[in-house]
Amino acid sequence: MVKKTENTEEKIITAAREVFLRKGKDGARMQEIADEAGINKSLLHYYFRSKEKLFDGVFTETFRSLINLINNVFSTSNNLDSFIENLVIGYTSVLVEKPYTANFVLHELSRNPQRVVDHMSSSGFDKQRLISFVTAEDETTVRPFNPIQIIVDIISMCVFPFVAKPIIKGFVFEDDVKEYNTFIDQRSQHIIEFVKTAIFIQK
Amino acid sequence: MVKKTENTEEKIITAAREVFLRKGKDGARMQEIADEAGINKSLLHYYFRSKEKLFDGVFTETFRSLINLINNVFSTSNNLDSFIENLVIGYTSVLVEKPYTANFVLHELSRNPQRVVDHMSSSGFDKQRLISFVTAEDETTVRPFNPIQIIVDIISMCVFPFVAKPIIKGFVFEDDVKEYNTFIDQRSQHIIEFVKTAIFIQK
DNA sequence: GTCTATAACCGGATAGAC
DNA sequence: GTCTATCCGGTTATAGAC
Repeated sequence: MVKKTENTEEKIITAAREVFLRKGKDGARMQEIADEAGINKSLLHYYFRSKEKLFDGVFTETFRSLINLINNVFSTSNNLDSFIENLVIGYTSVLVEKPYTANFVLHELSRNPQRVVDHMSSSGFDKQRLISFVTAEDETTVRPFNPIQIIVDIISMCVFPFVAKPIIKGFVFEDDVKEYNTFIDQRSQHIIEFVKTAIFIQK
Repeated sequence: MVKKTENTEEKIITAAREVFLRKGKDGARMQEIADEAGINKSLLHYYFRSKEKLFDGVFTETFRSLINLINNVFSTSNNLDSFIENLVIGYTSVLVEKPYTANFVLHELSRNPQRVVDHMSSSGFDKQRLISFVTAEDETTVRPFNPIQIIVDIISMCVFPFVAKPIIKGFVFEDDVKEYNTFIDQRSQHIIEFVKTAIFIQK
């Protein structure tokens, strides 16, 4: 729900996220952010003391929404089967809606890995719970894969296609938007089927 | 094979790759590249007119080596089974050896997607051949997954863990280097097993 | 080819009027 | 809160001696 008269701070955050994503933290220009927000450059400094702080604000907000997603997946899943579905659909729908998120986080992850790790640690994210979802199941129905490998598999398959979007859209599908959209539409169902086929033992 | 008296141009390329990888194109400083190469800053401009051109040279060279990897995988595989193994092992070993490659390409992919797509298009990379590997197999032994989805799956699982390394190493394994190394050592075998279990029909 | 010195430029940050 | 004008540091790029 977007308010008609979005206030200045919100406009700045929105514009900054856009530009930081497009250009990276170093490549982004305060002037460009100001233009994108339709305001004066010095107003940026009025609301956020420095470029560093502005980036920090945008990053924190974006990252937090990702963590919330995972926490939701936890609370709405009560077995491995539903966990897989919720995790895949949750990730994919966030990335379809806000495609910039993946690049944004990954970019910061390569420039400033510690900051991202610190954010995760302080977010109250429950790592053990995540692992336990993929661990505590019946050995007669689940293949004995390493749970951490499985989690990395799922997240990789969800996130990477959005990072590599230009290659998939531009090179693989030669900018045929319809074909690309079909690919994305089918992506989460494919991953779910793929993962379940691999880890559940068919009788 | 490294020559004892590496010439200046080679020193510059090596140093530039190092710094661009560490800091990104915009974050990199010509001074830092010069220091890393052990030469004077203005020599950079003597050999390469501008920072832009220097980056271009480094990127082209790095990207080409990735394309060569895939082409090698093509020529050493003659069925789906060996293709999967070669692709996974090829990618993983390159990324173990040069872990920054993934970030380097992905960063440029988000900043300048068209350049990356153009590089791929002009590299003579045989897309159809890639797809045909995952298509032309017996329907009684291979499940009917979409071949492009499968290729994206495999590449995602190979590349993403290296991009997300700080999270896996720092957050998941809490900087326990031994555990992390074990994870990476087992990664390619896990992916191969995982993928084969999903797509080959067991009798 | 390689260096020192410096020019030219750019961009983040601030001062101060309104 | 928002603007115009300006400063100042840092970085790319060039001039010119050797």
